[in-house]
Amino acid sequence: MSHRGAINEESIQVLDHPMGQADGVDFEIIELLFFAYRDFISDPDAILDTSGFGRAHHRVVHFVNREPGLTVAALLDTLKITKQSLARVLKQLIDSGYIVQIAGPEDRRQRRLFPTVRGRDLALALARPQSCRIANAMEGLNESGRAAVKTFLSGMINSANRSGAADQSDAKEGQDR
Amino acid sequence: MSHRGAINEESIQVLDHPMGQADGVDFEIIELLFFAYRDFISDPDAILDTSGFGRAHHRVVHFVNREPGLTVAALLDTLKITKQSLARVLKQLIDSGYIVQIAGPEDRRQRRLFPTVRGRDLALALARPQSCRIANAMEGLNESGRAAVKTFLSGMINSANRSGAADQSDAKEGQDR
DNA sequence: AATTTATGTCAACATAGCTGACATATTCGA
DNA sequence: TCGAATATGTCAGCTATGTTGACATAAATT
Repeated sequence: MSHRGAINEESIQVLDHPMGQADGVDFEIIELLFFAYRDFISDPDAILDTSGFGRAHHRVVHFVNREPGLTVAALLDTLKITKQSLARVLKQLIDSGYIVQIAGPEDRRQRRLFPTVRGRDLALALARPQSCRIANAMEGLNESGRAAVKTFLSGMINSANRSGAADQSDAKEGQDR
Repeated sequence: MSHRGAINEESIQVLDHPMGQADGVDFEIIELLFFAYRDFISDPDAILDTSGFGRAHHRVVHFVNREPGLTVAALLDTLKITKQSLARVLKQLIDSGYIVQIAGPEDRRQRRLFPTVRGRDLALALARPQSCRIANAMEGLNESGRAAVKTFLSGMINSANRSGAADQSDAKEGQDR
């Protein structure tokens, strides 16, 4: 099967050289991100296996604890999932006493979400191992290195997201999604 | 509803203050990672929607292209999924002409996986927008900043993984997983 | 009063994980 | 040489989490 570039079997062109930097793509960071996130998420996953919840519950508990009183609409916007997807896990979290809903004081159509003590405890328990992993990974870095990491991660995020400022791109559409 | 710490409704303790740094956890980076990865993965997702494949196919095509000739076992180890999960997507990729299997030259039980030109093209098309996003996020950083990002991401990965060195922890067990 | 908004809910479906069980071909060790 | 171990494939069924579409209700808005 020859020297380099291609083998031939049943008239299909088969490549035997690795895709790499020569292709003008930064595969190193792509893979680092893949593995880093996979392992980063595995910490809380292990805890969740015990409690009968999943990643979807994790996200909900996290953001409700980070911003008590947020509305269902705000949560949907943060998670970028449909209300039907959210409904399933949210219902379980409410039924199990991790989160409560309280009608909005101004707009009583809203269901503002608050964590219970139980919900707070869960959110913290899930966050702790992740925080440790991060602290560990930051260990060798000085202040400017740590700042670089934050700058990088922030730069990876679609600017339309994060930090308030609802984008008005779909003010109509009844945003059922 | 009071000053600070807790509301009370139906005798459940409800918290209305945000979970934050006071809890001794680095929520900032936790969330940056969440959003960064979500958006990072959305680029190839958009392309995949067109082609009828999903994230699972993406990963397989990626690693086969990065290491042509890898065995099914090696791929399973990288992806950390079961062979049954892999089988589904791998079969589709083979049937569609993106990947071919060739019996191992030494050990003929092995099915070594190689990309076709078509598979290479797909892998590159998927990697390109991610690489651009990364380049963009790295834009403002100097060399030491970029190095810090790599150090950080590497530090996030379980040392047991990556870079050869099979861990011998489960040499028995028939590793069906 | 009519419409819009915020939310909930039912039903059906897709993707991508999982477990368990079993089949086949090949290699390896006694 | 034969039996065990290995590499892989495959069938069947389950779970988690996403999707669409349709419709219901209460409250706010015009």
